[in-house]
Amino acid sequence: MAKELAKSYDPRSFEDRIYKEWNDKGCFRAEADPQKTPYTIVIPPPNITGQLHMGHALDETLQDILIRWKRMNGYAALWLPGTDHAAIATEAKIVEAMRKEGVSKEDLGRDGFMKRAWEWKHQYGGRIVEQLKKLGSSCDWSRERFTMDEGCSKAVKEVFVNYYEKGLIYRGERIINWCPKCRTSLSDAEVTYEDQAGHFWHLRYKIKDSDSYIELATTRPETLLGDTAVAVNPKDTRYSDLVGKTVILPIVHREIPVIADDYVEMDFGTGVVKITPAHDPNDFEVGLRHDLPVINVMNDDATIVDDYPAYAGMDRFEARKAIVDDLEKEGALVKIEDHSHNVGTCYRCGTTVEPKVSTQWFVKMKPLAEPAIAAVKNGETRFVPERFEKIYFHWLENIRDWCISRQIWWGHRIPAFYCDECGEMTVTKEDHAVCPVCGKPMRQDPDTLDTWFSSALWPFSTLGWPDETEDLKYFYPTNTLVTGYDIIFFWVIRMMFSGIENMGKAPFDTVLIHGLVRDSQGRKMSKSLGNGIDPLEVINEYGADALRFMLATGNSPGNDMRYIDDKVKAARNFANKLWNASRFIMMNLPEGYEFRGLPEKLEAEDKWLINKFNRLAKEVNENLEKFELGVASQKIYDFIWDVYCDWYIELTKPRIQSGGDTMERAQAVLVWAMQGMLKLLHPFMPFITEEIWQVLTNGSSMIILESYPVFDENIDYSAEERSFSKIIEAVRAVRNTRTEMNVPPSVKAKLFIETADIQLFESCTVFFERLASASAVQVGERFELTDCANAVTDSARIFIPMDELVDKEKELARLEKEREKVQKDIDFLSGKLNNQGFIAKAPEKLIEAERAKLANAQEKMAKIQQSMENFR
RNA sequence: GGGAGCUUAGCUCAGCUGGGAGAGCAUCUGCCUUACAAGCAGAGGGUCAUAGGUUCGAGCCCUAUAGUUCCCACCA
Repeated sequence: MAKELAKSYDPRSFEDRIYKEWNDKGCFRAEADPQKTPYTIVIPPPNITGQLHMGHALDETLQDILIRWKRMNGYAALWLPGTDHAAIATEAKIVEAMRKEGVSKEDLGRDGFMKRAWEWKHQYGGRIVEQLKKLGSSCDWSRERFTMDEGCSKAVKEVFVNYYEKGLIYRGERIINWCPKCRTSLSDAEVTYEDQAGHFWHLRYKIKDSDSYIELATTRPETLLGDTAVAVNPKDTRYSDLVGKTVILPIVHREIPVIADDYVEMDFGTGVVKITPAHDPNDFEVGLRHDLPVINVMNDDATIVDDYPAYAGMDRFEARKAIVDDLEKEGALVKIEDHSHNVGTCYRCGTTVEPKVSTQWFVKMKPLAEPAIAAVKNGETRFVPERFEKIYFHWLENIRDWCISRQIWWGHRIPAFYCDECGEMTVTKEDHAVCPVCGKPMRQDPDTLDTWFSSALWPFSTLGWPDETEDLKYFYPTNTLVTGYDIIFFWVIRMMFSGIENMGKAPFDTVLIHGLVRDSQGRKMSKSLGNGIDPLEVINEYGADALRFMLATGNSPGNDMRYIDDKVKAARNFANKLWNASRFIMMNLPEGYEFRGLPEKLEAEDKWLINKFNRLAKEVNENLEKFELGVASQKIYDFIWDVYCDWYIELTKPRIQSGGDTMERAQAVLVWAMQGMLKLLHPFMPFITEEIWQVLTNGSSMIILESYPVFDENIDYSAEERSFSKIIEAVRAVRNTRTEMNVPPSVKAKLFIETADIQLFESCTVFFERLASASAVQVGERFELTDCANAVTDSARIFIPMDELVDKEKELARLEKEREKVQKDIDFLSGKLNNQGFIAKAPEKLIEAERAKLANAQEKMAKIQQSMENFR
């Protein structure tokens, strides 16, 4: 397989091919292998209706990095993929599509609708999966699941029945959040509150058998139709004589009582509240306490019911206007004030939610929440970053029962059956129930379950539960859950208590939370703003590797980040850099080159590189371990670009050109480091690293299956690294001096290097010729030279004789500037070392280091002063 | 009303358990040096939001303040 790398980096030419190869060869497949340690991530299942957006791209990239890293580390790494049926969201889309065809749900009937919905799923469910593949996601597709597939459905029924039997699920009439557009109930988590400008309508209700009125304020005058009381605070002396009296409800002219309840705040508004138990959660509670009637005034679509002919059929907001008009006519309207208040809206469609009394199914949360809190408190599961634990605790500690029934068809149907004959109800896993009392066939509850009910079971339902499968035993509990902070409430807490309740163990040990990807101005990407960036377009233009690298680099866990095109470009440039570096080393390798390990004999620069690489491997692993993926990728970037490309490759060029043994040894080190870098980078940039790897190894292996570099304790070239750094520093100093003197690289000059490290510098003269424009280099202990520019480091004084080019005044000024800089260092360091407190309390190691620094600075100072003397 | 985050170079952001402030982009100066101009070599640029405190030593820890973003909350 004699392949060659294309002249320029073009990700489109290989990314799809490589993905297919991985997939075809089963590289993503994880087995329950007792020899290995499992590492499991379950994907946050994207909605089947969804398209890949930047949020997914970030989420999947982080997961893929972790999975690939663990896989290379020898774990049985399972990334379990799948999709979510997204009940309300999907049903809304299907209904919308049908509406365009002029078809309604009712036209099709339940069975017909479900058939159509499944067709939709088959048509669009695969789209997002294909998009995930574009990103390089190394999911085990052989285990792909769907929240409504047979297994997940079985798990849902199992859990429902278990909960019901334990008394954790109940059915009852409660006030719930109702979306008039989606025509279904919603859970508390599915309501988002937003501040809206509104009004306070001050109304007066006439007191029966009296000429006086009681004044109150409301933000929702239309609910007056359902008022069944007026409430005041029991301690409020202003109204104490009214309690127990009756007032006449305007417009409706219904007689309702004045009651006393602590819920009413005395110093807010007039201290009087109209009570509408059917349309306000607080009023509902008040109604329960005082045994008030519940009068529902709205239909499912939030139009007024027929009981009020004047407003019947009007939308609630239309009715509001009409009612305010009528109130005014009746003289019941006192005044209108501007008032902004929090309005609950449906998180899917944005419609204002209507509190509504209805019969629904609920999960009793207290007993489930407590162990879920404990699991994080006792460290069984931890959040990264830790601060999200507070959000988690706060939510669980204040949780109310979870309304799980939805009045839609697309979803898991509630496994409860009713006997119309005798009124019996039974909850069962059977598809068709027969009445246990009268033996008649029963009717199944028409409602379906909240989509998050099935997502809550995802970490174990996907592994085969309720069956005791090998997978379940091996891969559960999973390890890392990667998700955005925006769905902690929806999903993370529910998986936590579901896992603990049903499996006895929390579903994961770590919850890695990431932020949102915002637009370049820091705004949330949204359809309505039209500021969304399509990851697929980015991939098409710059490659998946560039997008992934950009998403993984330069941010820290839990923080939002901005999508900036230049950042992707920079990542693409980095890929290009790596591409060209590998092209360079390969074009200098003999045909069919085979790497056979590092040579016995190594040059100073080789040891310098190897030691640096070894430390890099250590740091990358450490940071990945801490979920500091951005730090890890940054370190790899710096190493590849700066250490390997800008220095090491340049350092080897003379050896490559000279041929022979020294060339061969350089080649080996170049290849060794390249392989190591490719492996370290592979989780971040899987495609380019695989492509280069396969060419570099003549197609004999795949990088995805290689083992990840780790710190090698046997390598210790620290001393060599330190000493070779002197050369680098000296080269830099010469370049610097030359640039400051405006000497173009084409003008070569002799160098005289005055140093105590004669051997070291002598063996490195070639580097000064190659990298510092030296025509010849002489190394010695002492030079007496005039008319030279000077380059000074801790370990060397370098003379650059260029008579005609050296302006003595300028050079002296330059040296003076440098002298001042070093003097500052000396002052700072000696100040520190003369500080008794520092000497007494600072760690010994640090004091030693500071002493060494001071010694270096003093040496440098001596050299600068010598050079300055020469000019006087 | 509670809670959290953020404030570091012109811009976008890193900065791990406290030990002389970093990157990318942008700017300026040189370079087509046979891997790469998607590049190379240099340079400039920061009282780390403000005020106190702890410490031998603070971007980092503590307390207040300001600005900003977000989350939660039943004030009609």
